[in-house]
Amino acid sequence: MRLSQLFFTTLRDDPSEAEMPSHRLLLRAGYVRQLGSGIYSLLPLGKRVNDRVEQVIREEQDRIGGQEMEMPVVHPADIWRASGRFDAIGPELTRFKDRNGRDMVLAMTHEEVVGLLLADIVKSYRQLPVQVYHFQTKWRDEPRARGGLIRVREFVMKDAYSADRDQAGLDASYEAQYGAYVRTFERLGLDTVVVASDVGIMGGSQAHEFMVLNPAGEDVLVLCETGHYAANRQVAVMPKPAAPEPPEAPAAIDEVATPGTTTIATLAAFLGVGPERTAKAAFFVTGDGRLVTAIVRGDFEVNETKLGNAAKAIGGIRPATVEEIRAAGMEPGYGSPIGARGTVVVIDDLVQRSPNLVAGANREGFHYRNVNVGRDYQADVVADITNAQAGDACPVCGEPVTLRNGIEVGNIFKLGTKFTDAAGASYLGEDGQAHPIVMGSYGIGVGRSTACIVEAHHDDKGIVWPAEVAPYAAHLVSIGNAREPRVNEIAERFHELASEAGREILWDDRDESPGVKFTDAELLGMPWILTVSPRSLAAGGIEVTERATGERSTRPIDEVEALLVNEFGRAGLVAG
RNA sequence: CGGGGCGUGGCGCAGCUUGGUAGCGCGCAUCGUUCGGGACGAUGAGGUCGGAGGUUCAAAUCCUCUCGCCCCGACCA
Repeated sequence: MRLSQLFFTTLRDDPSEAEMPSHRLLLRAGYVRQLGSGIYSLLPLGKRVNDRVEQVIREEQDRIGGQEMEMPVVHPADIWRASGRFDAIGPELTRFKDRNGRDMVLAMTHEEVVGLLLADIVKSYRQLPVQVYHFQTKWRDEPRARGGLIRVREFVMKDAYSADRDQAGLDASYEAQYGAYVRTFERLGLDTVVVASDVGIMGGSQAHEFMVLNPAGEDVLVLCETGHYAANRQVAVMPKPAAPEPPEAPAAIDEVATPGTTTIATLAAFLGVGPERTAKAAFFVTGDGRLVTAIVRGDFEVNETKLGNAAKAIGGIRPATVEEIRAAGMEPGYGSPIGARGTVVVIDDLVQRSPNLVAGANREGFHYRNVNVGRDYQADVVADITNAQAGDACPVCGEPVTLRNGIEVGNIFKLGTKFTDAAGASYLGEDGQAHPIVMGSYGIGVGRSTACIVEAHHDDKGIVWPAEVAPYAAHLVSIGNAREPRVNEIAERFHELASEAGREILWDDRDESPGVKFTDAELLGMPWILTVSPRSLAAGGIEVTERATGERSTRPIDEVEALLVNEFGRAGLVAG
């Protein structure tokens, strides 16, 4: 490809809206352009990278027997009603009506469609197991896009679906996908950490997320440095202190004035006790409109994912407003379930075995001492609802865990029969009886993976593509091609040779100064930069520079020709 | 949705406080010189100052509404 003809432009200045390196570089180097919040166009260079990332994913899906297909972006709302997600999912699911007034949705994912297809096609156990996948646009009207391609509203996901006869079959399919993901991300040049995760809107029994560590990541990971334990903080369960030994007898409840102590820190300081002697109350409202009061010990934080699960919240939870809290007879800052009404009380398991805590008196400026669950108030649900904290003991080895931020590039879910039940997808087993098909689903964000690759592979000059995903194998810089026939002739031959070998290179044939060409070559990030110039010819040939290391050598012309035809043609070294 | 910020030529920005009819750098076009690390000179093109309404003799500038984008939070695969 001749750079003079390429539909792109580089930017000398950093775009003001781009904060993450991947966003900044992909914009500056002319790979992507933004159309709206969380909506991006892929320019030709970006499209080539995208295709190469997809190809890696495709090969690894095919390797485990996945069959590529394609499902629609627009779905009749009925199928989402049948699975229950039409009502369970909030405004991030875009709904609209077609011209006949029929309710439609833009697909966020494709479990419903797969369920229907399975119901249609699979009749017998002989047709199972089977795995299908596609690369398809998803629309998720996220409340807030951010970080360039890291978190967008419209994106292409590889989503795969397994169908099995039973749980054991699902376990095997899940393992196969797990392995495919490990190989995929390794080939893409992404170091991933696999963590146990929440099942979220997918439901089901087990899920893992493939995470790339990044300070800008939106998920918090709980990691044991020795590798014993890795979980998303949404689900991480850490050992908690045992009940005091010998048991502490409940003491008489006692109201105390505690002016100006709306936080645990100020309260504990005011009373001269540790935060572990206090009960923290947090208030939420579920998607189905119930007020939930969460009680954790003062030295812990509420984990909203766990709380939502414990409260069996439909449509998630959000913090309650002051009005909602007061309507239930509680006082923000001095709140507790004591005397409250109309609220679901969820207490952390540690609170249940912690006697004589300080808790709110539901009166501004007052708390109670010696509050005890069961005597002073009742819990509707007792569950682990706290966040893991840095330094907590690893549940396996006891060493302190660390918290790291991560970006989720892939996930795998054991779905079970939720979607096949909804779709009526069953098969006749060897026993002649109908059985529900057991499903799994497996996603990889293509654009997000690309952005993470740039995050991991760049320097102060630009992108440094891993060969496997580089849009072109090499970037040919010809200096003085406009006035040196010999230079132009060689460059042109290289360009043609590579093209004929089915492996295009990028040739900067523009009449630009050397500085501009080198700067752009480094910004664009091809793995190899070939320089042909009067100087290189005088030195005996072509200058070959490895982008990643900066290592440079001058090689004879015929050797470079061979490289173009053969060496760069090795798997992983050229654009497909 | 809450908090904060920003919309002025393709990109980056100044001008706004104190109203007087738009400017800088880069980029772009043409010509000449230059040619191994974002060249130089000359000439030139390009802007409904996000949009609507209002105040005023006069609005990029003041007021109201509105749209969009970014960041933090909330939320989320």
